[in-house]
Amino acid sequence: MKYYITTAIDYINGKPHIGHSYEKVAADVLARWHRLKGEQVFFLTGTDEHGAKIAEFAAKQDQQPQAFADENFQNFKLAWDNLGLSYDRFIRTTDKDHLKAVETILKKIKESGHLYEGEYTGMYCVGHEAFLTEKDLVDGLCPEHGTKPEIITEKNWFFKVSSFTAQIKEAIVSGTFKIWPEERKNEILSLLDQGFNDIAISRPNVQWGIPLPWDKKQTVYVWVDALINYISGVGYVGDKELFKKFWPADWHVVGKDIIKFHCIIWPAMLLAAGLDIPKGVVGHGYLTAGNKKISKSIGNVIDPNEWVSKYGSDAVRYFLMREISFGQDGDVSEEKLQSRYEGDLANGLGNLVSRLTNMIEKYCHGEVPHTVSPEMNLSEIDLLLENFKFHEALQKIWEAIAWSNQYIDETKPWQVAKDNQEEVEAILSKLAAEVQVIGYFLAPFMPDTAEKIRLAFESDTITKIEPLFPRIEEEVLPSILL
RNA sequence: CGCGGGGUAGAGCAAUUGGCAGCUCGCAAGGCUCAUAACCUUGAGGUUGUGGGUUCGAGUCCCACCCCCGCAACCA
Repeated sequence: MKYYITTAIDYINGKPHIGHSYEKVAADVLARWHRLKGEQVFFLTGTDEHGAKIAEFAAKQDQQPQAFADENFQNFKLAWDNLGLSYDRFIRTTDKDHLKAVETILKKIKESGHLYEGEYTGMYCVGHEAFLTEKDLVDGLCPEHGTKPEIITEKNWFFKVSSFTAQIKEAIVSGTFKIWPEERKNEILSLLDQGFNDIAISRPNVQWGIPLPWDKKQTVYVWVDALINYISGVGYVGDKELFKKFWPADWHVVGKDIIKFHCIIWPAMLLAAGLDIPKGVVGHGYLTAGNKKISKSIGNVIDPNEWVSKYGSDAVRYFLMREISFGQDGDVSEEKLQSRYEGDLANGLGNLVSRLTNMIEKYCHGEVPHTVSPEMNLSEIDLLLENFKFHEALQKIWEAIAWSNQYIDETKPWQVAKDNQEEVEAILSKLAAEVQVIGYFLAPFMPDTAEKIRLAFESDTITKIEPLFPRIEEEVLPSILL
């Protein structure tokens, strides 16, 4: 079995924030879970680096776009490495094989006869260097620049998305193309029913982009450019074997606002090029920070690196996956993270492993039989994860932790140890097995912690372990200062 | 206007296909001493936003209404 999973690629004009991390962690958990099941997994993430906006940002800093990109993509890569993402490739849309992939597939789409030259007439604001719509205007003027937009006609290449909408709808309805959750699926179906306009796939006025192979004066529209990463990342040009093995993608994990691109435009492009469409798109919800939309102007943008350096990557990963029901919007804050850290991690899992390893050392000289005999059902967790119920899977695992703590209190090993060595060994042996199983299931969510647990029980002589989640002494400042 | 999401215990949330309304935190009482002042037990706390309807049975399905959030920008 193969499993190919992707995340959205991030636009590098900003820095990674907790909302980006959320999606990446979810995809990573799935990738790790499938590896654990013995499947061949390819996990792709990366950065989106073309477009007028990037050029604009670069110019502001007196940089060439490429230099700007080289510098800024690092922010994302570093953040993902800090979070322990196990990606198989980090793709940049400025990578050479991606440029080739874009050229190749566009040529194919053109050969298929689904591209045509057209004109787009719109109101162009010079200040914005972009087209505005009626809605954007106030009294016929651009509200930001106070100028009257010019009527400009632009020549573009258009893609006949409409030729494929029936086929896409068919695939969605029949289930060969899955959209999760249901609400998003319904949304896409209703969009398809309303009829989907053809899209302009080239821009004559954008310099920083991939030139159209047959019309070098135009560059490829950034969205089209970006979507293609999903095939260039698995060797669409350059590694036919890899591509054949992993395409089509099993899941594209993206935010709910961009499912339109992934569920309509992207499949249409693939169909035009004669390629298989992805098996599924999952649209996750949005995060708010302190119950407010994450935004720079509000000032509640959370840098994942800060949380990771303070609480550790596993704690942040756990928090994101446990706190929010995937697919829905959810709220995060440092207070909530702290509460999960102390309650679930330090007092729950951490304390359990401490008291258990301590008792084994103290009452059994570190030696108890501890073969793993999983009592927790693999398929139960599997079913939950296949349905993106991360928080429920973790809840299940925490039930096992609660059970272990109860079992300790009921059996009272510290009393039994006084006069019945055989029984205390039996009790602690059972617990050791249970905790190892917990560690096993925890591995996709908290790889470092799972490894620590594994090592602690792997040795012949078990000794009391260092706290897995030590108390964080310093005072926690509110993450949002109003 | 329209589109999407939401309203469930003091707070934060959960409830596969309609089937005894649950979880965590907090609060109250008790227990334990192996453990990171950690752990365990019990308890209090609800007219599931409002009003109708369908049903043996509705948080869940249908209708109407009220309220909150997002849909311009930085931004997933």
